[in-house]
Amino acid sequence: MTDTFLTIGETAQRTGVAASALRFYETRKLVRSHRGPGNQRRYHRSMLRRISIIKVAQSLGLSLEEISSALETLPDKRTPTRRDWEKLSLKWRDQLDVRIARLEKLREQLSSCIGCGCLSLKRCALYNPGDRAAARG
Amino acid sequence: MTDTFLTIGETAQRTGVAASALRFYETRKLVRSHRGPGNQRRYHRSMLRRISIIKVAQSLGLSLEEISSALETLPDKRTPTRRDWEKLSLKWRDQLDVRIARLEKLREQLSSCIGCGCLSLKRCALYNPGDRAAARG
DNA sequence: ATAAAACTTAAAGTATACTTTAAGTCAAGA
DNA sequence: TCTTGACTTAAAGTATACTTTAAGTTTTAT
Repeated sequence: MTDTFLTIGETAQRTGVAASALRFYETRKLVRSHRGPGNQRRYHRSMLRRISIIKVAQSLGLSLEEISSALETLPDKRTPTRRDWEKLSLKWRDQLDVRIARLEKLREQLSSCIGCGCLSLKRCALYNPGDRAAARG
Repeated sequence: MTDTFLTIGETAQRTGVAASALRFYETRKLVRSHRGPGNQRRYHRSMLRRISIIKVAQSLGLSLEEISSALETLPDKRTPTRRDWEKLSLKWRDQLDVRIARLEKLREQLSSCIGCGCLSLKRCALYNPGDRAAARG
């Protein structure tokens, strides 16, 4: 193994992502690998960052499909630059803002629900199906 | 059907929860029903509130198992009172506080990540596996 | 040279939260 | 009375995100 390519085991260890998960991500086109001797996967160093970004995005609450879409905006030919990642981060921060705002609204509603004792279904904002749908997604 | 008992269809319509979901909830002991003519389910009016509470709790991000645990703290013999629901609401609001705080911390980290351009894996808080685990829950 | 560790694949398994299907029973209105 | 719609059950299907298993190959260390 040269300095720029890592085996699946090394990649797993460095990123904290299981080898089985890395193989799974490959089927979903979230990561890519080259093949070395004996058909074994070899990951380019730049994949480490990509994999970490995937985990970050998951912790933001994004599905693999959403993450996949986001990563598709990255350049295909060259290794992504700082600016490339920056664009993703900004977009995700906005999404995080939205999620936080939603939860805060929910908390507010829940607080008023405590006041009403959850005994008046029609009056309580939490029971409103429209609001519930908005809260979930 | 009397005034106090509803069929599964009526219950589904009033709560916005599919009949199939109501049956499923019953297998998970989240709701209970009596049997009417021809072995059909009849839901007591008080179940409407319980079902709505389940949906609210889901929108807070709780799993059915967590919801089930929470609902077990409710009185078994009598219909829950305002105080009973109030206790649940307070507990859930606290959990919501925790989730919001977690997301806010994540947003803060993501912001500083934008600053560093996600190019320094060791320095960036977002890449820290411990932090990531905490962020996910 | 040999044995252990690491790798390969496809397919099945796990968990959550339901929905759909199949085959049949029951209830309510014309 | 008859037909339609609502109901019943158990079992299988769906989606997400993986892990585990099985059977076999390759690499690495001694």
